[in-house]
Amino acid sequence: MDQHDSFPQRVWQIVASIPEGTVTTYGEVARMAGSPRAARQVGGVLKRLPEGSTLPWHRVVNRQGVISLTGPDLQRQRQALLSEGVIVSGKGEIDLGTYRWRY
DNA sequence: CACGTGACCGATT
DNA sequence: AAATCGGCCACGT
Repeated sequence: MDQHDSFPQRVWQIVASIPEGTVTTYGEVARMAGSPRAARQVGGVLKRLPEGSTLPWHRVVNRQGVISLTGPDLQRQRQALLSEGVIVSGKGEIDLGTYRWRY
């Protein structure tokens, strides 16, 4: 994985490596991808994932430890996290101090 | 080439 | 603690 890969490719690679039961932030993924200020684009990449992708996109939340999606999408992400042991409030709040991915 | 758009972020009220 | 503001940058049109 190096600078020849497209931004989406780098994002996919990084997100794929987030361990089960942990979360990280859009900004963190952006930094790891070598574009520290492209957090919004990370969201854009995840939104356009191909149907049936196995990428654990649900392990990415915003800087406040809150799910950025809304409505039914919020509930889907919340379920996915709950099912791997991450406690998520009804509003989509996660305790980063407990669940943030440390590498 | 010139906008407009956002699953965002950090600093500042 | 929460809202506001300005900046960012990959992508589409």
